[in-house]
Amino acid sequence: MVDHESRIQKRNKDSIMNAALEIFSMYGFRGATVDLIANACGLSKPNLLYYYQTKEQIHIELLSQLMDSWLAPLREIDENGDPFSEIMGYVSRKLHMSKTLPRESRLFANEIIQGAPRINHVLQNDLKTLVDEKALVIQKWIDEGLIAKVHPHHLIFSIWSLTQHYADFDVQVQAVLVNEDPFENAESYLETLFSKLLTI
Amino acid sequence: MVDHESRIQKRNKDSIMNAALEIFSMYGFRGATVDLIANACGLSKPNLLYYYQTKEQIHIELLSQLMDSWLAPLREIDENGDPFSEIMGYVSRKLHMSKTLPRESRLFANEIIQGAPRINHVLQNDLKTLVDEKALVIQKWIDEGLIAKVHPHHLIFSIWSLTQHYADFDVQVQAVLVNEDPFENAESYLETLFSKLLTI
DNA sequence: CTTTAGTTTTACCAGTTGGTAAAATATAAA
DNA sequence: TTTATATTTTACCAACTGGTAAAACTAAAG
Repeated sequence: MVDHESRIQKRNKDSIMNAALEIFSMYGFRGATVDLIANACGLSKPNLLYYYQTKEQIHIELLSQLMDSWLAPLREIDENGDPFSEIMGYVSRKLHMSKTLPRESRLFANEIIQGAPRINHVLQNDLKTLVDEKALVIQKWIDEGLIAKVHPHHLIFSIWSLTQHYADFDVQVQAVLVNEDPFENAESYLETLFSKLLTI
Repeated sequence: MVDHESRIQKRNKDSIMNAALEIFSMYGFRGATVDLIANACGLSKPNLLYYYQTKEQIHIELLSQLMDSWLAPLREIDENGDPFSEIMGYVSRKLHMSKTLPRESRLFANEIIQGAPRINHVLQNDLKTLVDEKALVIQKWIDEGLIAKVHPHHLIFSIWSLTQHYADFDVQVQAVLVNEDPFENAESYLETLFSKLLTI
């Protein structure tokens, strides 16, 4: 009971993180309340605070638990692979994450739109390092004449914005595409877009 | 004094709307407080509530005041103009709005990410109608062989996401591009992207 | 200058917020 | 079964929340 979590602890912590994801992704940090999270996972507020001492701690814990898996698709880009399939694979993985993990996408979107007060340092260190590294790989591919000349950083931004849009702005997309599955046509639209963009 | 606002009324209402934009765009509806808005415009809370009766009224008023100007760039697309310059003009106008009106962009982003509870009907009526109308124009251009075959709705979504990204996710973009003006390269990047996408 | 209407402040309220203390209960080890 | 530990509940608190009432002040019309 000293160096590992009990079954109860694991179950409750997982349940709290799931509820926190639900609430924080819907309302942002300031708009979320501990009571809302507690209700969402069926615990009393003091019981929840027995596992995580403050609202901010829950939020930080949640963000850092998700950060790695959020950046994983970018990490997977292999400089020794085929440039086209590497980039298209990244687009495809990001789009798939928007489809299967929309709450996570909105959690990060809320945090960043609201100024990222709790993950600014992660953006400036881990994220910047990773992006700069992959931008160099893209630049190398350009220099080798394997893909068209595009601004590497903006290429990455455009992949983020285009794929995450379907999760973050889901309500708007759904309002316009009433009886259509957005992701069905998004996949082929983005394939065309990046294919044309990167072809020399 | 009956059918027009006094100078004091106009000054205070404008000042409140400006402060409300500042606060709501930073924290979303639930995260914003009347006190924060009141402090931001140097009025006492009861004084502010003398001009707008509730927090929700301020928010709704703000959103509806901005909605028209927010959709204006799309409205300007002229079906009788040159398809390329019409679409590139739209991209350019949207990007310019992200640069000059980032708070407005984040206000809408916050509202939509959080489920658009207060403007869902606008999305489903005004926005959908306008988008469908312009999608038809784009489809016409495609049918006439003037631009490449792309999914019109997704083309519009991609213009939204790519341009608004620079306002909404500004903190993230700045974290990566530390000493660079994002908009300088964004303009030419997006020009290249849409040019390649739409060329047959 | 006085009256009236418009504006601002002061004092307040009930409900919510993040969080705590301590008692009560459940679990598991000896 | 006893004991120690882990978990949950109850009762609470000070600060903040959206909002109100009414008094005090200001500006403008007659």
